[in-house]
Amino acid sequence: MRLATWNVNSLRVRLPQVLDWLGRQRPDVLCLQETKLPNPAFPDRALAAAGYHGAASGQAAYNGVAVLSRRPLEVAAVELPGLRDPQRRLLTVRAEGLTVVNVYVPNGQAVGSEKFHYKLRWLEALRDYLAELLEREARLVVAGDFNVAPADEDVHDPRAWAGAVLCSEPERARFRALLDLGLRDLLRAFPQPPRSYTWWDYRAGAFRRDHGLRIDHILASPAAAAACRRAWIDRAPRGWERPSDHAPVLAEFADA
DNA sequence: ATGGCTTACAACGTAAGA
Repeated sequence: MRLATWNVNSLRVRLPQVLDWLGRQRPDVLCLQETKLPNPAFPDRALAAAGYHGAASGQAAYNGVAVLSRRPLEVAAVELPGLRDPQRRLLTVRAEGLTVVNVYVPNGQAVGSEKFHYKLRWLEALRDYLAELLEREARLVVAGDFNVAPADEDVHDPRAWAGAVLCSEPERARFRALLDLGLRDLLRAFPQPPRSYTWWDYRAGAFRRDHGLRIDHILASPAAAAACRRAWIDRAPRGWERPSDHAPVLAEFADA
């Protein structure tokens, strides 16, 4: 069973690439972030033609998450419980014997800003939600764009980024609080090459210079992590024409 | 050099992303 996550930065613009990539990697489950589409505009037909069911928690212009699955999926939550939040950033589904929480964590804009405090509150509410889910869901996966580079090795230039949004200690502490629930960071559980990044700025030739950050993650409960066989980043789509600024992250699991 | 690029909106510039 192959599961993946990809921030596509507009599913409308990226649909041809998503369809191409689905054909190449054949994931069983794909979590998408930043679809930027209201649910009525979700491309059900094109995805069905490619062999995928879809579930979406969308909104126009910003945010929006969706999960694609080769087999039918059951929606468990379309927003983060415990937070009155009009932004569509979380979608929990049951698919392939897993409970999959797809997240698009707020960016935070700048340390100390109102959006930064919203990000910290969001991560705290996520922790509480996952703590509750873990009490009853043995095979749990949390995948998505966390907008946190957990450690300096996840940053191309740690000195330049020290203390900045995506890398600051308050954000890293809240990411660690997710791991402290017993979740494992699968790209850490399986050795990766150096410079294993998932995001490169569109500007200043960042991808060509490999100026990246690892901010997209797949976390797994102990039982799900035990079933994981490998995890990796597919940076190829970042080099395609008109790419998303994020690369997909994948994990393979033994069947339940 | 505090920028560089890309997207959505319905404006032909502004907001936001990371």
